[in-house]
Amino acid sequence: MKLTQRADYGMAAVLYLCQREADHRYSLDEVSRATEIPEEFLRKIFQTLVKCGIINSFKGRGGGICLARSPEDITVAEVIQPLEEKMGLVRCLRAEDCPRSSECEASNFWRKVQGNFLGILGRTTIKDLIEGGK
Amino acid sequence: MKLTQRADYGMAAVLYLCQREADHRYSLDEVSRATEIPEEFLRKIFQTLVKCGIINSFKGRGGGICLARSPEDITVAEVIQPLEEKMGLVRCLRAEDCPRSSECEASNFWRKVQGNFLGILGRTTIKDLIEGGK
DNA sequence: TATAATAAGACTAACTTAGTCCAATTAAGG
DNA sequence: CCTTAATTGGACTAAGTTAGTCTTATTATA
Repeated sequence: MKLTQRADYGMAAVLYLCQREADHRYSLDEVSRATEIPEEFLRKIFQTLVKCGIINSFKGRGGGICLARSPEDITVAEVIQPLEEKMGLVRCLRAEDCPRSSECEASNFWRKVQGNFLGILGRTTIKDLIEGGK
Repeated sequence: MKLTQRADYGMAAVLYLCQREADHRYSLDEVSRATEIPEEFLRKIFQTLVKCGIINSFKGRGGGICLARSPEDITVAEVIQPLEEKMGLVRCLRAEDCPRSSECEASNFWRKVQGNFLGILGRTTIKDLIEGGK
């Protein structure tokens, strides 16, 4: 019962950005050193997060990244989902083609548990985390 | 966000046993064929489940396995936990020694989410699954 | 005593994930 | 314009984990 390291790091990086100046551009190098996430790996993570509109990136000299939205408008689910390549608690929820999924008690149960899990992530914003509430 | 195959199979096997005669002894071979879980792998899974008192095994001719308790006395958590070698949604929840875990918003959040998850598994029995409720 | 079962543990293979490297692109500054 | 400081994209490698197998022992019953 694990999240990938990508997702784990991704959350840490977003959390980092959320806790400093919103409009300042941070370089990869800077974020990497502060969060202790390997730079090249962090780059890949940011590429994904840029694509789904969570952060903005600026190429060239003086470039870097910054949040695209404010912390109360970013949910944990939005950060995690694109970084977890295949969501799915168990094999039959990852495969699109399980023939007997509807008559299978286990898969029905896992589906529910997973829905509950994703529900929490979807209802929690980064701001909630920072404030420690929720 | 994944469970291991061991845990996934383990649930399927227990569910299988719960849906037939309680006191009959089923051979590995029989369960393996019915559930399509590779026999040698299933053996390992059963060994673990025997150790934690969920099923009983009988050696020798006429041996096999049967449930040690009735479905309403077995929770999903009891089946899953021993089969998932290291529980822990993110790295810092798997490591015992994270120095800054208490001041870290992310780890506090993940801890809560994980607690919620385990809570559901602990409150759900195999009987609940079979009846489709919950 | 032979046979039909599980037990235990070492081993291997496959797969996934983490992490790196390199060449290309872009924008700003001198 | 040319240099430099940044990201992009994609291919690649390495590490680690998990899945699955094999082999040898043990046990109980007929």
